[in-house]
Amino acid sequence: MNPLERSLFERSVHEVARDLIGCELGVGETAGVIVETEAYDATDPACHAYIGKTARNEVLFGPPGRAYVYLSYGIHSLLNAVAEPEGSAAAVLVRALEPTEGIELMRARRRREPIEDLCSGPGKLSEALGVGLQLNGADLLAPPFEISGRAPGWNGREIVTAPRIGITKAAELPWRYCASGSRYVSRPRPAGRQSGCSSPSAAEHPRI
DNA sequence: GCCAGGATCGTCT
DNA sequence: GACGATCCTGGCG
Repeated sequence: MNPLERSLFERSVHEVARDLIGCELGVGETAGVIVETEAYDATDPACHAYIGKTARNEVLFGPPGRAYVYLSYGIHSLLNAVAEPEGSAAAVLVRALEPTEGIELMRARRRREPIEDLCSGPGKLSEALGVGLQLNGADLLAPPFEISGRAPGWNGREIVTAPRIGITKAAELPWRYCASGSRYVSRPRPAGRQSGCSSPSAAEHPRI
């Protein structure tokens, strides 16, 4: 698998979010295949950049291909990939990975055994990969990060869209992208109605 | 299995 | 001083 090029991140945040599904993301000794992302851009009330540039979100306005890491609920670090050309604020939230390397290290960091519990949520995968605020603004195309392109088996795999979850503003926008049928996508908040990454077509064509 | 509630702290008003 | 792009635990059926 070839390393991704920076130009990939200069495109529309939605294309980037979709194309990152199936790519392998490594941080140090650990790595996993991205199976779930969400797109945020500056026109979006749920995006940190919506209110304009601040000290906290300035990375979003910078060059593409960098990591935007911030603390959520005072506890969890969330990892985003900055997209679109410099000056345009947009980012892709990495929501879930399928662990591939360094699984024992992930288990130790997460203090949890089941492999589905290691990276099945934005806060979880940051902990499992050892991503913290110290990596805010770091280049995703340089160590300790490593991003490689989609494995051959992933090109035919179906990608479905779904409403975003865990947010209160503009949650209805279908800007979440999931690998159909993955056991590793994050668990949606049970809002009482249908949820998750399934879709009629996904059910008819189960892959993996 | 489902749901409610608490933890915890940086950022903005 | 309030809120949040979350996660985990415990109580209940």
